[in-house]
Amino acid sequence: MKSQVLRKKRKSPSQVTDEKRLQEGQERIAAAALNFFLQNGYHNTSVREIAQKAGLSVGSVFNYFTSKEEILFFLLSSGQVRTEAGFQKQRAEFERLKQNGASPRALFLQAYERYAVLTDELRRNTVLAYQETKSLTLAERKRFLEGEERIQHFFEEIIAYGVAQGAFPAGNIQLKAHCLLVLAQSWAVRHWALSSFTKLDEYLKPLQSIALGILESDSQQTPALVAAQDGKDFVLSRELTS
Amino acid sequence: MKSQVLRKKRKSPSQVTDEKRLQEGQERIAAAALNFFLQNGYHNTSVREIAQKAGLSVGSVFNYFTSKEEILFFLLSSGQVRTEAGFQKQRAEFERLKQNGASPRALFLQAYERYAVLTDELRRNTVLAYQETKSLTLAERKRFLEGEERIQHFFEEIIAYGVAQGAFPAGNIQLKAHCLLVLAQSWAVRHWALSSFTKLDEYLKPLQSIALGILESDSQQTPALVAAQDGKDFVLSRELTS
DNA sequence: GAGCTTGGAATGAACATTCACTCAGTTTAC
DNA sequence: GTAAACTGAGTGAATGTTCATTCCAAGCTC
Repeated sequence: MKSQVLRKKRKSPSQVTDEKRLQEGQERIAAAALNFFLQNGYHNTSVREIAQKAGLSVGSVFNYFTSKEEILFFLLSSGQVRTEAGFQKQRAEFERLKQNGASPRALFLQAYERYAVLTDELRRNTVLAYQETKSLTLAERKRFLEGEERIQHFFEEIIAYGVAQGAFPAGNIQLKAHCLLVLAQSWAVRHWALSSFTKLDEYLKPLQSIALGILESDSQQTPALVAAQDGKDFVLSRELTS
Repeated sequence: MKSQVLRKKRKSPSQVTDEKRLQEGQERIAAAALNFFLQNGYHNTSVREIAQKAGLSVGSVFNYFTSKEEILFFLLSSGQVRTEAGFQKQRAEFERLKQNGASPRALFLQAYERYAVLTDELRRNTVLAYQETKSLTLAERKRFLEGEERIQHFFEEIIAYGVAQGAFPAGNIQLKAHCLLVLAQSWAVRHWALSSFTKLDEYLKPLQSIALGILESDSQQTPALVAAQDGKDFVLSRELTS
């Protein structure tokens, strides 16, 4: 195992000083890397391949990034940054919408749609995140997961607002936000299982119905009760599972 | 990048002939490997580490598996095999339950609970599957995904039965099965985001309410309609996403 | 039961390969 | 002219896999 902890970082993170050039170079390299990372995985992709695809020499790559891992982090966090930026815009808009009398439902639907569209655009980054988060340094992984939590928290806020307004029943908000996120992300992560959906729209529309169902479900209600209402209840024995 | 297609397999897959010994050895090695794979990732785990943890020499590992990758496949497919075996038992039981007058709802709840319990037991394998499926050979990856499809298909059957019985509204069955699977698996995959849940039970109970909500949602209904019903509809503009 | 045989299993040094990263020298742009 | 940027052969460490060798328990002979 390579030591992930003691790996030394170069003092100057890059030899390229021009800020604009640096940024453009990083984006070009990262874009080239993303293809390989998704196709062959992070560890089966060599810096040589990335450099060649980006039209640079190996050495130059290390003028833009201090390590291969930094390319991975760049990809993961840039997707996150874009998502969060979208949410900031959304948040600002919310005040206006609320004053126009928009319902919590409508607020939520709009935010959820925006999130789904973003996840679709960043589909490749999302997949990469699921697969390669563990390839990050401990510190970077922590930083990344904190970002994910902020995103989840944004949805928790929306739900909480709806609950406060009496639009949704009270219930475990963390759970609901989690489910909503997972379902949106699964469009990217488990795309292979959705063979009958070709465009995001086809997935998003029914998903929004489902999402509203989740928001309106009363998760306080135990499933035992739910089963009983059915009129033909029987014991859901945990012991079934031998 | 290693050629995944032309990789030659040894003629004799193992030098260990005794069937029972072979199996026990494979399980011991795989168990040791699972820890490392989850902690450091497949590619950051060396066969040397695995061997040491399993109390064997490097060479011996290759008496039980023909390659490192075979260890990974063993782990992934053994989880799948266990899940499918559970379903076979379930399937057999269904006939009996149906004749006892069990409702589609009840049938579903039981199957979903069993699946959730299995996913919990195999939590580590599930996480590994999300992260390292791509590290498999093309042929093995295909084989694995086919197994996943079979599992999804099992849920599709249950839903279809419920629709036929008039218990659930018609709708995209593939989508619903997908959502149900994803939500159950997310207990394993996104466990870090569910800080307020410590035991599966706490997660499973509200999840079953949500699951029923999904089954009963009419995904034919467009979200535009849903929003309109709200009385305070406004345009859900796709152009929001700059 | 002592000595010999046998072959399955374990061993770990050796091998060939790969890879991230470096750096001394070259090119480019102004 | 000079500083910024680029180059790519070179380096050393690590890896998956092999295989000649050793180990050892069970069977066989007398």
